[in-house]
Amino acid sequence: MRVRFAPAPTGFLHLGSARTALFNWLAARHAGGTFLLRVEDTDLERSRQELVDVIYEALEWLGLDWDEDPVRQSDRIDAHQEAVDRLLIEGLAYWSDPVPEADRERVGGRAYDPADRDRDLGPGPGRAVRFRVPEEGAVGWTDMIRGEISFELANLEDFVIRRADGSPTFFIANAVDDAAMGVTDVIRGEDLINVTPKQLLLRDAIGAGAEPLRLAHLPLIVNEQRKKLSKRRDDVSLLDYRERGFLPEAMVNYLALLGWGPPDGVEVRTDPLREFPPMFRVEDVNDSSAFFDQKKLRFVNGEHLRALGVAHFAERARPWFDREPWSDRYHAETFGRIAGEVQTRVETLSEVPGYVDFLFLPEPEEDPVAWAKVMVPEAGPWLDAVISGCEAWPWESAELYERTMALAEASGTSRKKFQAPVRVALTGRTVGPPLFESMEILGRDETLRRLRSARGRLGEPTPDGPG
RNA sequence: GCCCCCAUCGUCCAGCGGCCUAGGACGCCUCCCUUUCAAGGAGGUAACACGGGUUCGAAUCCCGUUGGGGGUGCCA
Repeated sequence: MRVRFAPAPTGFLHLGSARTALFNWLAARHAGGTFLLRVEDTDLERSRQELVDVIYEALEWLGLDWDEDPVRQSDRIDAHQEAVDRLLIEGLAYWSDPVPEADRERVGGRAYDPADRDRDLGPGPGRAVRFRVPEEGAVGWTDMIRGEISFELANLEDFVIRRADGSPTFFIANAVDDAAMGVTDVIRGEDLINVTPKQLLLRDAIGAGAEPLRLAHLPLIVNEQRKKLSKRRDDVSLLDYRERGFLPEAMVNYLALLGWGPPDGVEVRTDPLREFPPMFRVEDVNDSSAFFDQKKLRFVNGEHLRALGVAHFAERARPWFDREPWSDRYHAETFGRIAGEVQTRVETLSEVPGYVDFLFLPEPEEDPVAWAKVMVPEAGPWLDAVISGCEAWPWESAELYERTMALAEASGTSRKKFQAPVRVALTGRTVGPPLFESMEILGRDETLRRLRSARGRLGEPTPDGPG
């Protein structure tokens, strides 16, 4: 069994393409088959190396390895031309002139004149080669996902296989290359269903139809409006997700859940690339479109993040610190002390620095809303109590916890309210990693400095007793 | 317009004629845990588009309607 992933180099790998690549890869690995790569760079614009490299980079990031040297369609033009010539000689294709917009009514609204079929024209300026579609009958196939699909030939126009500029089109290139590469199973997006009759016809015409091709058309991935993901309004570039802090294993895991699900119902897998192949069958793929749900993706990513060992998590988060303006202050050992606590609180790696920046910054980045909310007048005495406590307490998180909570009890307020001003004074925010671990890491001196600073800005200490 | 595909909770996946008073997951809500926020635990909310058949029996099969999507290029 040989499958192929055949993207056009557009400068980014589309999420839908990534899913197609994944399903082809899964099918191949399941069957012990061969996963091939063909770069469809027929257009010269698209054959720029850097555009092609993006595809390799994206596949490598996901961990989808291919088996033979990638085929560059641009290297195969001679074979495509030869096929077109042969079809011309055999009378299965013919030269055709374009019909100007104004005259289209005369030819049934088409862009070409069907009468050209019998004119026996030769090459000429502006003249393209069209495939002679039989007038009667139907082309169909049994789709591995959708079952019987069939098209009346009467509805199919004679399509171009060589443009006026001499270049072969996608239809012929595809048919010729699939045959040459020995492709046995084609797994691609549903948007290609309607070109399938053309490719089947050509496959037959070039004499490659002996072994019937097995076809599977995957449901489209859609946005909240149920439309095909568009480059313009949706986040469709796979590699952008890497930049946003998603793990490749989470992307693979989530993408596999779009149109398919593991038969045992366990959706999140620590190692989807190893666990899915044995259970993946194209026949089981769903046939209706799937919404790309960022929320669920985030959940899946969070699960993968939490499944990482703490050290590994810290390592993976490292690049995100490098992007911070204060990256030179980052200290791996310091982060390592709190990484485990951060790990359960983030869903993407990009959120990590924001959780612990106060440990590295000379001054915590203060959230004015948080300050206004917790620095109420009663907070003065609370801070005073914590400050004097901190001057003497043993500097260890469990101790700090016990003693601060004892002060909270004594204050008559809730623990929650009591800790809030302390947290804001130290971290600048109302939410963050556990407070006492943070204090321990910050150290006695820095903790006191920040508490005093906040206390100073809160206002004068209030004298004891009712005023 | 024409061609093709699709139709189960808001979303993703189960269900392939009786096991369905329709199951799981995300989300959302409630509670527990709790130094914040998470994580974790326990609950809850919520769906077979509609109409005809077929059948003893239909979410499951057939037909139609409606709705959605894709394609209609000398792009791929």
